Amino acid sequence: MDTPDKNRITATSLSKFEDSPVFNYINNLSPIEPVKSIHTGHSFNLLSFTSPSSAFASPQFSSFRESRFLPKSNQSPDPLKPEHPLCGNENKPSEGDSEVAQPSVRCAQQLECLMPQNPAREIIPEPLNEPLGLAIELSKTMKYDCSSPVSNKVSRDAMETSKEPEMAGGPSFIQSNEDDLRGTHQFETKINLRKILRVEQSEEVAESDWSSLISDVSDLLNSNPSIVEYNFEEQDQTTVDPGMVSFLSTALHPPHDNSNDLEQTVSTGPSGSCKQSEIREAVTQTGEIGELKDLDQTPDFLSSTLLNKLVVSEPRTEVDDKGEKCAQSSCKQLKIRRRCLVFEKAAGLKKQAENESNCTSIQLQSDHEVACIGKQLVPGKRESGYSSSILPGVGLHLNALAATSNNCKIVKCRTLPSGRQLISMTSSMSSVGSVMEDALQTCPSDGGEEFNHTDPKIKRYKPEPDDESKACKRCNCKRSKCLKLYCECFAAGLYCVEPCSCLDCFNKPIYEDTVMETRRQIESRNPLAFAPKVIRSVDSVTEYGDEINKTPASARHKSGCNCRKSSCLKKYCECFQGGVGCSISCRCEGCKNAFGRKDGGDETEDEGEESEACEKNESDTTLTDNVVKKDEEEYPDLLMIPSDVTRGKRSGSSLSTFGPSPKLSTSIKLRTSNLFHQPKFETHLQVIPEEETPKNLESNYSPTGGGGVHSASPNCMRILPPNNKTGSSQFRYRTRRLTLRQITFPSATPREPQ
DNA sequence: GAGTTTGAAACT
DNA sequence: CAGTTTCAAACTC
Repeated sequence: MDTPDKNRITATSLSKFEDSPVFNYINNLSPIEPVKSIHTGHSFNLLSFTSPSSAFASPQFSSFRESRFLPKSNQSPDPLKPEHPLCGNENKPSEGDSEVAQPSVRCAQQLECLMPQNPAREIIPEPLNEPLGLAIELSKTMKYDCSSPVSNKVSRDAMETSKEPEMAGGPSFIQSNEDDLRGTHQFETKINLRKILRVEQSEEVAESDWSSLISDVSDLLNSNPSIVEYNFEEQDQTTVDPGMVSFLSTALHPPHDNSNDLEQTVSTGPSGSCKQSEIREAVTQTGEIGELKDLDQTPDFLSSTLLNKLVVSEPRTEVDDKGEKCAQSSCKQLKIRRRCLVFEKAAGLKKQAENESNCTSIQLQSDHEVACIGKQLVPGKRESGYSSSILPGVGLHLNALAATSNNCKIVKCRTLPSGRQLISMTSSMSSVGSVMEDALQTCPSDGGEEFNHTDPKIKRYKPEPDDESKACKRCNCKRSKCLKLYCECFAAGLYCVEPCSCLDCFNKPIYEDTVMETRRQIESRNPLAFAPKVIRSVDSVTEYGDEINKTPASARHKSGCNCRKSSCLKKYCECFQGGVGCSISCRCEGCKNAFGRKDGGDETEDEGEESEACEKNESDTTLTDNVVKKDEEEYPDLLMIPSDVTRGKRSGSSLSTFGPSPKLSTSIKLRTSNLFHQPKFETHLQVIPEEETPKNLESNYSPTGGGGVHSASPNCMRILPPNNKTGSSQFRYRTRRLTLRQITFPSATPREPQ
């Protein structure tokens, strides 16, 4: 900022670039230029050298990622708050570095941002025309060069705060900037701004025209090689740099902080006036956005092809269409999901460090989860290898997500085929829909305290009462601290959330280490402790096909029940609760399990027995089946996979597996709720392809001695789309494969029960 | 909502 | 491995 330095630098730079017409132009324009150029170089250096790890506070990172793909960022009214270092400190190059990758699309905003942010400006009402302090320009330059997402956010915030040119939009803003900007910096800036403007316009006008947008962005990047370079470097760092790991770890240490940051970043939404309707729309998108974020986090993703970019950006477009609010609301949703991801990521990283073997299994799972979340949009994700870095520790909350979102797929599936159109909450999965609804409900208009930041628990969405067993578990543990299998949340691989009534709960992200350690201990005692309690045999699937739903006999509880008084006709009985018949492994007395008695009675036989439970179950089953079919009819678009595959799989899945369509779900919930216990027992697994099914699985997991283990860890269950809507059948297929692999390679990781 | 029943999980 | 205790969900009122 010092003039002397400037001069010095100027001389140097001039000597180097005298020939450059640009420099000449700059020189003519203003003396500041040289400094700027130098500064720019400096900034880049910093960027290149700065490791993302320490330099980037978790918040930045998160913000960066989010901002990149989240449309909301634009609209997020809320100031980024302290979390944005840039806002607070312009000088920090590291910030910019971390965010450099961000597309320059928001450059204009960034510029605006700079204006308000700059303390100098605050002091000086008219910063632009003033000599302004070099600091301002420098900061601008840096930001611009870096195109840091943070800056973007800041700009947004600033814009919102100042509300100056409300939508003055790019043009006005640009003009003002042009006046202010003089010199090389200005020159380049103009070019970039123009490009940016084009990009923005393209976004606004042609949301659907992603290709154009991308091209613009790419052009912009191309125009500014330095930026591109930087991006790559940063990406690389992010991907490979251990700093990331440390960063994540660090973030984890103060999980709250991290989560908070994330939320804040995301939650820039409208000043708390989040409307449910809007939110719902956003929610639908949330899945995608979340994916995007996830992807975004993935370093490889950035470097990946334009196609990926398109995919990523897609959600954003949708958001744009819906409007700021939508975007904002979605932001909240994203926020939540993101938080979860981050947490898991960190956890995964830790674990990775600890145990490679675990990593392997975990990766698979995580990939799977990611894929699920990300749905099919980014199939290549896995290959990208980012998963390796990110997913290793898929944590509990992913499970929760998966659990809550069987839906994700449904929504996504619909979305894709429909051409990016948002699919409303209609997600067929009751659980999904319920989850979404719950989330919405829980999200206060003001900003959703529940999702709030301070509470890491937010991971889980508040389930509807009926769905609660499915989507999210709620426990009431008072003495176990939610660190024992007594706790359903813990047993299901979920963190306890606000809806839980537990006391002294340690099953929270904050206590991740404790949770993980406890899980390990439990698994050491019983490797299957976290495995699905209900196992289905492949054979049964093959044999029974669609009939599986009607033939619980094909599925068995992993360890059998010990019922003495309930006659296996109540939910006290895990077999019954899991919707499976009792088997030889059961020690139950007076078994009357409607799904199949221990003595060999099949559910078929049992049906004849008309116990209340039995009837109930049957009705549920039938109902479910109907629901599934109905869903297909109603949402044909959801069925992306060939009927064969889909049906086979679907049929494979148990009753619980398929959630009722949104429409039906409501009416059905009451009746079905009893039967659909998926959360507790995974019954959907049957359809794993034989070839894929590891043989060891059978030996290891079939309590009945019958088939291989289809069930995956609780996590997997949740991940898998319960929907029969095979829209994601393909995906599901892949998921199953992963599950199997996981099973094949048992990991010490808590997540990997198998 | 409080109290009871039940069976899994944990402990010995 | 068996017996006992602890625990929290499921159930009842």
